[in-house]
Amino acid sequence: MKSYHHGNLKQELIDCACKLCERDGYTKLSIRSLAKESGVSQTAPYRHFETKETLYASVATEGFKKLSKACHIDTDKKITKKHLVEIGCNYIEFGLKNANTYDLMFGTAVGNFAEYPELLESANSTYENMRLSFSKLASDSDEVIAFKCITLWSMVHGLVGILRKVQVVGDDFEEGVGPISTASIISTNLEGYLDKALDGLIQS
Amino acid sequence: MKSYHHGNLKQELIDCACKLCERDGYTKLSIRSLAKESGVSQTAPYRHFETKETLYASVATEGFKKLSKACHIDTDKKITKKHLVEIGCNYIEFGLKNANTYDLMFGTAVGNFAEYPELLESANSTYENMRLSFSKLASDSDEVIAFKCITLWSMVHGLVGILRKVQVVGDDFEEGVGPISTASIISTNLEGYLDKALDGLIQS
DNA sequence: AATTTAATGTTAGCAGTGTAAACATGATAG
DNA sequence: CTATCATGTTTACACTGCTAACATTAAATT
Repeated sequence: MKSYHHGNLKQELIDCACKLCERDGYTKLSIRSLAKESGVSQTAPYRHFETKETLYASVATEGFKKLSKACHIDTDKKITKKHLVEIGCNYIEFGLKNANTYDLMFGTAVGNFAEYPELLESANSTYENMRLSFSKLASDSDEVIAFKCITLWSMVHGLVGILRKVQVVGDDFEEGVGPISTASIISTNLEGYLDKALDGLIQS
Repeated sequence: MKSYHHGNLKQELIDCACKLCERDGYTKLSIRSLAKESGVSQTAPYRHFETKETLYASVATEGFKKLSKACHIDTDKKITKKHLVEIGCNYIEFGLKNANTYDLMFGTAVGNFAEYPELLESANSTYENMRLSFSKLASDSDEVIAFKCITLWSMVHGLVGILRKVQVVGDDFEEGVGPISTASIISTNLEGYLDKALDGLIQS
């Protein structure tokens, strides 16, 4: 006999949402289908998520937690350029392998992170990880470190976006020389690419 | 007396969609509201756009045409680093000032550009502009030029994304040193920022 | 010029969505 | 033991994308 109260609905909804979001993209995610999936009435999720955006925020939060972990360098020793290349690679890999979740994290589906404390914190922690790594690389001022962080983040974030776009088109086309095959070369040798790209950033 | 046939519906719908998309974001754009705006029945747009994605593609195409124009350097003479900085600045400015349209151009609302020839062409022409500029900067091979293009594109694309995210949060928070104020510094001196960032790229 | 055809518009309707309001159930605090 | 409150349900509304069947008129063909 099924009990009236589910007991663990909120977490189940989040888990399910994360899965469906990554599988089909957040656009295809509906509160109603989510409720059905959990064997609960259409409006039950509203007891746990004020609006759909709140649900999105939860999924994005999970995403940032994963991303943060993927970009964490676990050492107290000095950090080298090689470590930063690794961070960049891991970041890009995350963005490409979790593309749909990544959209939710960096798109406009969640308008203002400040309205969702957990989301803001998980996003900030991703930044904080990067900041810490840069601070262990050289004895720069806070301003310079923030500057380098934003630059690296922009680089890898931009690369995720461009590589994805080009790859989608590349599924239909294939040229010899051009953006598509160039992107392909870059994505199969991310490490080498980032190693080179980081040269300018580190000694500035 | 109003005539049964509109006469110029398709273009009017596109124009209207561009306007509404930039004002409210493409998420808020509905075929029905668009039809109402043009004083035509709910399903009339379907005579001109197979699906909503087709409409999106049209709006994105207009966006790329504008972006392409904004990033075009009109000279046959040799191109200097300063020109490239200008391209980068114009690109970023476009991305920030036309944020909602930019989402449509680079998000996943239009899945595969190859299904929309005009869109593909306008996007390619943006790339081609950049390619031409790099080819007039130095006598590099096609591969190296493509490589530099993708790198510059990633940089500016990434910066648009990061600056936007940080700025939204920045509307609610304001710290002293940190990502938010750093982003603010970058966005108020884009030219200086890009000038520095391009150093590594040009002499490689 | 008359007639066929194709393009473009309308009406009606389906299935799906987010969300609010009123009500039901049952775990927990007094 | 009872009152309260978190959590679940039912019902309903306004909106969405889209399809099918039909209406009108511009353009092409004879």
